[in-house]
Amino acid sequence: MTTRSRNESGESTRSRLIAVAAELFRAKGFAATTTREIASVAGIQKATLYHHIRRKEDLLYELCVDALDHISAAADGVLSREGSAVERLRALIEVHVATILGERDQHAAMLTELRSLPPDARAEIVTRRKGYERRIDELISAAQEAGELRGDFEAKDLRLALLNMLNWAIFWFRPDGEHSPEELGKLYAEVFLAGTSRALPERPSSQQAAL
Amino acid sequence: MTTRSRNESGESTRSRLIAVAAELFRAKGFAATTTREIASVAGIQKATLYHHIRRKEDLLYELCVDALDHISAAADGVLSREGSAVERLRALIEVHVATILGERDQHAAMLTELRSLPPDARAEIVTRRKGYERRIDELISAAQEAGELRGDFEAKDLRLALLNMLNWAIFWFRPDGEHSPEELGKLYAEVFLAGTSRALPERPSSQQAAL
DNA sequence: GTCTATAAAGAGATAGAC
DNA sequence: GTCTATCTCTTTATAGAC
Repeated sequence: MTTRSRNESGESTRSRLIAVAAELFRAKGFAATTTREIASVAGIQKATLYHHIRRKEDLLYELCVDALDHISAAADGVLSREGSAVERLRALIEVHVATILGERDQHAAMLTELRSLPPDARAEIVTRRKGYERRIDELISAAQEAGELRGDFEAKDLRLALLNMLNWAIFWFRPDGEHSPEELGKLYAEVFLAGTSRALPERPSSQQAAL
Repeated sequence: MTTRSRNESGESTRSRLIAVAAELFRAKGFAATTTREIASVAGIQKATLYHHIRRKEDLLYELCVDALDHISAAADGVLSREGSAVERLRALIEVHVATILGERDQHAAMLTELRSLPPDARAEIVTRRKGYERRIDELISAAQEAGELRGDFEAKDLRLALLNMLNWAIFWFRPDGEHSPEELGKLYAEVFLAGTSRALPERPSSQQAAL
């Protein structure tokens, strides 16, 4: 275990390397990103990179752990709030979007480059992600049982529909684009909650979904 | 221009190679898939592969063109139907999902590996995709103008929310999973249209969205 | 902790026979 | 249209000096 020195900005070399790797992995993909390039952008020689990590995959693994820790902590803050299940769900949606778009590089790499991890590391990340997804399922179920969300779809299927809508935004979102992460979070919360509210608009044929 | 011979199943070697490449590109990504592997799965030698294509990128490019041609043709069939704008939109959603999940390999590769194409080819595919997206925008706008969809969000933002929800399914969908593409299409159409219908559920605070 | 130099393997693509 | 053999370049990773 090496003592991690820190530069003037208080950032360890290791975490700087992870940030650089995340940026490149999001932009070009894990396989198309070379260790030379990571070292170059970080301003060190390639051999120096291997003083900080053992393999290129280490960067992807640690980046995934960081990203999941971060979004889990953000979710904790929301889930422990007062209020109805659907109010917490709305807040969770907004926090999820703000987090993945605010830390776009790390979350994009985590969500899309997982297949490039060695099996053991991948399995661990998948398990962590399932823990996060399970808590969303529980919140959706609670909202259904409280009569706040429609009960004619399974919580798991609604969670998948929701995360679909939130996560794909990492592909096209640009920090200098028309809408902020917060605005997009509000929009998606609005569309999803209106679409799954128990108080349905008058469209009788769709009250009972045939899934 | 070579005469394309066909094997007993009536499939040209070239289209078989594209199908094999799509499968591997979806599973491992473009950069992580080797030409040796493509040739091996197709049952030929690597040198033979280069009799049919000039570069590895050709496979990705043609696969994208095929995928977009296919989904565009499917959309044409829906857009020319009789019925209200929202009815056509519902049908379009179901056709979109059935197409991308029914031809998962090609559409996943087209949607996620585009960055691996050379600039010229990528630009052409992006233009084709924009044409498809524009037609969705027009249909959403028509539904808004007809008073069938809520008008407090821009058509472009609603289209992005919709395609987010539909496209991310390519990451987790498995043909042997719980739901068929058709079932998922109905679910997503239901959630999106209920969420964006002009007849909103009674939740006064969300009638005017602050975007 | 960083460097120069290099090893060892794998990649895309081609030559030329059949 | 397919093959064996090979070229050339790039890749990940390591050796060992400072």
